[in-house]
Amino acid sequence: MRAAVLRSAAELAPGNGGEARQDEVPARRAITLERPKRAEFGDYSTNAALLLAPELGAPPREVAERLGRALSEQLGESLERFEVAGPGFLNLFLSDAWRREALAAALAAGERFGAGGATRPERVLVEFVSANPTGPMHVGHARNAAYGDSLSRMLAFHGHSVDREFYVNDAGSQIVKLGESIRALARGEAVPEDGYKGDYVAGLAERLPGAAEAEPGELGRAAVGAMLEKMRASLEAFGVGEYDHWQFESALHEGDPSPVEHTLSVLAGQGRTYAKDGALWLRTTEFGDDKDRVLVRSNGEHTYFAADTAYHQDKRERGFERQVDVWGADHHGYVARTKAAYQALGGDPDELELLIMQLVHLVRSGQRAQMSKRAGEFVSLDDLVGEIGVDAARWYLLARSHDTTLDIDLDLAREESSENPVYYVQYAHARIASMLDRAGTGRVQEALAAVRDGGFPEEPMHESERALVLALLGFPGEVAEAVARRAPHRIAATSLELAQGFTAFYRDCRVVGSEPAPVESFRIALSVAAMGTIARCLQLLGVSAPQRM
RNA sequence: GCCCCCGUAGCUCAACUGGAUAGAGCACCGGCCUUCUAAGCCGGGGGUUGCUGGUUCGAGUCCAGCCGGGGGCACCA
Repeated sequence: MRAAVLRSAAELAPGNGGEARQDEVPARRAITLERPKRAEFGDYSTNAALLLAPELGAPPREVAERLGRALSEQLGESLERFEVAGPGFLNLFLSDAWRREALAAALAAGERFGAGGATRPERVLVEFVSANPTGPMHVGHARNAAYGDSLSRMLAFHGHSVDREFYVNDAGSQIVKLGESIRALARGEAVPEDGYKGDYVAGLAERLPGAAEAEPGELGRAAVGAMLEKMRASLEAFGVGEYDHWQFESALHEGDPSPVEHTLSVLAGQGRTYAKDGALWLRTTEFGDDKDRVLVRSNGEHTYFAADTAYHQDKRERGFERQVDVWGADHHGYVARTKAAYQALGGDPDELELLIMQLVHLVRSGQRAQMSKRAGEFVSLDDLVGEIGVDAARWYLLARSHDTTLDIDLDLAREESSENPVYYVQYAHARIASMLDRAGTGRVQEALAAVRDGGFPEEPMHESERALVLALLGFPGEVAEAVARRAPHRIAATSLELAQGFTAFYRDCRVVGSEPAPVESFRIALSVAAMGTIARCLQLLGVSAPQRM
């Protein structure tokens, strides 16, 4: 449909000689074909005439009229009528026959409906969670995990090749500090002032053999191993079980030359480093950073920033065309320097996406739960899942845009779970499954075959039926939009819309038992498409799609 | 002081990157179960999109300046 609109638009304003009219390119791209919110504005609506009017030197409404006539010719009986509305919108009203054929095409795509829309598939690496192994994961990590996992699923569904990684910060003084804290507890002494507190530290002190005598660095590394096992288990329980690679920071310092040393020589080769005050600096200011950054400290040690830069270089050299890092809110100060470093390495900054997740607040009895890692009073990912379950947790964490701070009302999410949108969507899915069970596998197969072969009913469609078909047809576009914006919350919104669309259809239209047979067949096929698409949305979010509830 | 995010219904948030009468859920009020799942449906009230200017056919969206909330500004990781 979009192609048809663009074709007609091109006929009206045929190029006008290419480069001579550079301004027409953005105008062309801004032409939209939308599903209007209000049914009276048609099945589809386009602003093409408003954008073409200046180019043609004619009033927008007149251009819309001409565009509508061109489309009528092109689409024939598929287009029932068109209307010019408002300042020059063109509203298109399609025939039931067109809608039925479009649904048949969607069903023919099967599992692939909405998939593979990427115009240029890329090798993408998504790095997410990467929680410091010096403590348990909290709800912020839960948001990061749900988001990174869902985004990975969406990118893959869209046609990209996706690898998922977890970066483990297992080097540096924090690990020694963790070891010191554990040893102190094992000896029955107080934890150092700036050490790690919290029950898990005591747990480690009990669990790790010889903790009272061990060397802090050694003990810290052993603790990291234990923490990672816990994280792996927590993430798996949260539905994130498929990291392709766990990258250890320590490994970036090993070998000859180590990846860090290799990266330093790449930067030096590009002429981006210099020595000052006994340290080695990177000229990040050349790429928009506030100040230059230290790579090698005056005591000879590499900074965290040096390792991080080496990690990004390593990913480049492994052949990833795009890197997506999902970071916590506290990391936004590192965006400028990291992008600068990436450019200093010779990379295109657009290939490196640094996505900042805003904070999560948990609300209980109208009060915000405190989350202080130092004091050891925080709600862990495990606690969250234990309280409200994986499905509700993932839904609430994903239903909002990642760049807005988020409140989760635990009382609502748990105690009044029947009011949760996530259950509403799951319920719609279970309802369809149950209904199709009632129809019987044989009848469903027969219905799908009938629709596939174009055996459509003569009867006009019900309004709710039309709305559901259009909502389903919008799914591939919603996926493309959600992927382009890195916005899983749009998939959540889509799933809710589909569930509502189905529920309205189900209310207004008898499915099993409706007559004549072609009507029943079409409605069964429509239900199959609705169930499959809702299930797909939930799968992209990592939320289960139950057969019965 | 500088940088980033946010400010939309009583609450939590959307709004297809500039489109038509700003929408959902929760909360509140009223109605609906011998018929494919009531974890549901129908109806209702509720808004100066923080403020002031600007850009244009059109601004919640873009620009400038304020006000307010959150986060961050190490030769820590």
